[in-house]
Amino acid sequence: MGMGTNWLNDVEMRAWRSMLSAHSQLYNQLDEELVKAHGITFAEYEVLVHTSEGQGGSVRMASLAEATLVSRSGLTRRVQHLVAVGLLERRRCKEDKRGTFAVLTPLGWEKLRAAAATHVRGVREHMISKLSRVELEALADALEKVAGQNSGLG
Amino acid sequence: MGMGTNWLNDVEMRAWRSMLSAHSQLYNQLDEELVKAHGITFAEYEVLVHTSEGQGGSVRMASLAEATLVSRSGLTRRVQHLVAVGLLERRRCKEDKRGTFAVLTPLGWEKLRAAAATHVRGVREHMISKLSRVELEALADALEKVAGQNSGLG
DNA sequence: ATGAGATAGTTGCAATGGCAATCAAATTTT
DNA sequence: AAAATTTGATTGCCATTGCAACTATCTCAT
Repeated sequence: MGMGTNWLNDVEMRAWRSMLSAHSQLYNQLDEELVKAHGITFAEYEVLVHTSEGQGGSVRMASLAEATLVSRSGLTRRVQHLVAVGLLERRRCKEDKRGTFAVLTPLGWEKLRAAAATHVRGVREHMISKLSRVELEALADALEKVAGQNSGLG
Repeated sequence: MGMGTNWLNDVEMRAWRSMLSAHSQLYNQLDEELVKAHGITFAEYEVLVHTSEGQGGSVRMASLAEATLVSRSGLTRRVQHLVAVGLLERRRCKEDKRGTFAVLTPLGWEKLRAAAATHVRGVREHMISKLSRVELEALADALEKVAGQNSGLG
C-alpha cells in the first residue's frame, strides 16, 4: 500500500506453506488408498460418512453439501454417482416436497464399514503417528481456531 | 480387520476434520480475494511467487510444478494461461533442449507485487490473527512434521 | 388466498486438472 | 555409436466442480 508489502516472517510462512503441503499430501495419499482398496474416492467416502451420521443413515442434500465442503451442484452429481453404483438411494422428503434425502443402502453401509478401516489406518499412519499427543492437541486446537465456528454438522 | 474398526478418538478426529475445514475455508477465501482484487486465482499467484524465487525470475517447468503442488500437465496449462495474459514468458533452456523456463515479465512482476499485498493481508487476517505466537509456532511445527521432508524448493 | 420473495435441488456450461500417450532430447548400456 | 532407457514437457481425453440459471415448493405479508 503506502509502503512495501509487509512480508510474512519465517514462522508465518512455515505455517501457511506447510498447511498447503500437508493438506495436499494427506488428501492425495488418503484418496489413493481408498481408490485402490475400495474403488471410491475420498470425496465419495466423505459423503458416505456424513450420510451415516444422519437419522437412519439419511441426510438432506444441502446438509450433506455443507458437511462435505462441496457446492450443492457438486454434491448433486456425487450423489448421482453413488446412487448409480448402488451405495446410496434418493428419497423424497415428505415434510418439504422440494427436499431430497440421500440414504445409505445396505451395500453403502458395508462399503463404509470396509473403507473406514482403510481411511482410519491412513489418517493414523500419515498424520497422527508423526506427532506426539501434545503436538496433536496443539494442532487440533490451532486448526479449529483457524477454521472458526465449524463444529456441528447440521 | 479381524475386529471392528478402531475409530479415531476425539482429538484425532478434531485434528483431521479441522485440517480439512481450515484448509478449505482459507483456500477459498484467499482465492476469492485475489480474483476480486487482481483477476488472478490463488493457483496462478502461486506460480508467480515460485517463479519470482528462481534465478532472474525464471524457473524450470518441472520445478514449478513441484513447488505449486500440481501435475506437470496442469502446470503446462496454467503457464499457458499466464503467458496469454502477459504475466509470464516461456524461454527455451540452452543447456537442456528439452527444457523450458517460465519467466516473469515486467507486467508479471508488477502483478505479483500488487497481489502479494492482498495475499499477505489475507493470510494474516484469516489465519495468523486467530492464533497466539505460541500457537502459530506449534501449528507450523506440527504441520511440517505431517508434511514431511518438503522444505526446499528445487 | 394471492403475490413476492426465499429456499431446495438440479442442470447447462465452462474452467480446471490428472492420467496416459506422445514427442524430443539426454543418458546409459552394450 | 546404435539401441534402450530415462527425463522434460505437452496434448488428448475425461472426470470433477462451481456459477448462474432454472424449476418447484415453501413462507410471509398483505
